[in-house]
Amino acid sequence: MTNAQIAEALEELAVLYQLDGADQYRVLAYTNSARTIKNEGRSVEEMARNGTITELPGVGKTLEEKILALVETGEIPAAAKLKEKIPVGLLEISRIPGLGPKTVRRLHDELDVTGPEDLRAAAEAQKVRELKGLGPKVEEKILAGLDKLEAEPEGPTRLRLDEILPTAQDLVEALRSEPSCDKAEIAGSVRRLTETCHDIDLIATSTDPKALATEIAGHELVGEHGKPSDKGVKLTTNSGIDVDVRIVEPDAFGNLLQHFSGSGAHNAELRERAVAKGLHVSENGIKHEKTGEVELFTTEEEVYERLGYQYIPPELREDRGELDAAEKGELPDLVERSQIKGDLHCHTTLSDGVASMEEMAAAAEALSYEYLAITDHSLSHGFGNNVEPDRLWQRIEEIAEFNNEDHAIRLLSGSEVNIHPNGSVDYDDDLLEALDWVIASVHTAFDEDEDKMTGRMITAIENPLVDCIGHPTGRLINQRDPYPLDMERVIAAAAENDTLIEINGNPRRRDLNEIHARMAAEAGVGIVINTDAHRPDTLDFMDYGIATARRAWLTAEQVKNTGSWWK
DNA sequence: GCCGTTTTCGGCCCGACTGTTTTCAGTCG
Repeated sequence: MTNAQIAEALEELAVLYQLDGADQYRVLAYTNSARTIKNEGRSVEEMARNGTITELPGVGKTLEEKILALVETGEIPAAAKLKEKIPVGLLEISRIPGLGPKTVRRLHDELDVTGPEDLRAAAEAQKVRELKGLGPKVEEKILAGLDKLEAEPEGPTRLRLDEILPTAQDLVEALRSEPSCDKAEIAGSVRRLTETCHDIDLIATSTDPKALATEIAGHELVGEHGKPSDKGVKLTTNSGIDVDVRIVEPDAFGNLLQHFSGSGAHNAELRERAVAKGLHVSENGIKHEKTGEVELFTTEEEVYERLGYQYIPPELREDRGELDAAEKGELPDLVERSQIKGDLHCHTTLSDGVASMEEMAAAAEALSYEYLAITDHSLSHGFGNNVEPDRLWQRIEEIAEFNNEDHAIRLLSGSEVNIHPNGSVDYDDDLLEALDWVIASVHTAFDEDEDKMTGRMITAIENPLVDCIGHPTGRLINQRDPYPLDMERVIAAAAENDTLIEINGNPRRRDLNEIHARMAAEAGVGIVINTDAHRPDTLDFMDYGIATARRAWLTAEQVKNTGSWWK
């Protein structure tokens, strides 16, 4: 059972307990443990089986028991019992915005609502407004929510960072260009550069807040908007992205940026720790328990310093140990884009790229890289893009000729070779040996079981002619799940064989993900950040690769292509 | 349900907004 599946079961149990009227802190305990498990790289199933799971923060005896039952029998007895009592339809309607557990419970107890159908009938018959504390507005919300539930049964999909970041940048620039705008910044998950985001948070300071809110509401990208006020405005872009613009006092800009950058879990932990020191942290400042005095800060650096921490880069604010490290002054010196000296994965028209080798080289040279590896697909790629051995030998010659000419960049001859189901790779050894750089990737037979897939991958890792594993899990964000892989075994094998692992910077992939990349680097595996560019401009996907690397706590030392070419 | 640099019991992060009410509970981020 994957960590994601275990986390999902615990989240469901949390909702069930909530609907059952359980104490909120008990519910919180389940939600928190679900998040911890999602953030864990090691197999939580294994940890449950070998009795080490209580090492995870927030997982105690009771949760250990429940998770063990889950991985052994496929369900948690407490959840099964609750489901007999609580109609599953109630879980569904509790997803309607504005309908929390308390309200759902009352709808069930007082109107016999068991799911979306009953609820619609009750709302249409105006029965909901008869309940104390509920009125016509709630009925409206319910009907709108039910429509949305029908339209998106899986819930709203979070947008990939690349689908949302350009809009965030356009809008923050628009804010900055307004005369009444003092400062404007992107906050929220976009600022933390998460893989996916559900909305855009912008914060600004202004000499005339209401005028600024009104101006941005009229931006050409904006479709609908709420009522602009001196506190900001809520927008929806023409493309359907929700944007929250908040305008704040300049004196508290640091407190606000910190607060609205999140994550929620990071902030919750930060506040909890502050309380122990008699300080109450919020977007409005840091309040002293005893005196009631409130300290305001114009920068985030000062906020963290006042609370006893090093400055924590937004990418690390996920409650994954960053507060402990920052307290001791031991945060890693995160890798930066400017430190990258070359890209080791790209394609040309030889396989499925759209640009020639020379065009890709020129684009890489414009990025001031020292080297670029040309890694077209291999012999068995399919889609009409197979590169025959003769053609690859010829390409090696072409690259040698290019390097003899006067160029600031050096090209490396390479290939992205297919890993066959038995773990062997394309091309004869003498050809692989003649190449500067060999990436091995899985492009076929994705539906093997975990054991087979892991063995297949390890065989490739053990191949001395393979330098690096490309997009190791094959996942496509929001689109295709990773193939099953025992990442602990894969990482151990890579460490043992000095095989590098790629962070593929294509924003659809970001593979390795941040959890596994951190685990790999901690195990001593060398990481390379590549773009897998199929056209010159996508060499800029390096930014997304760097984002994942930073979220994985990686330093330049752990990223091999921050150095000059080494082979 | 978890946890301990005041605690093995009794706490557990913070404030804004909304819709409903005349002071607040519930929900959300």
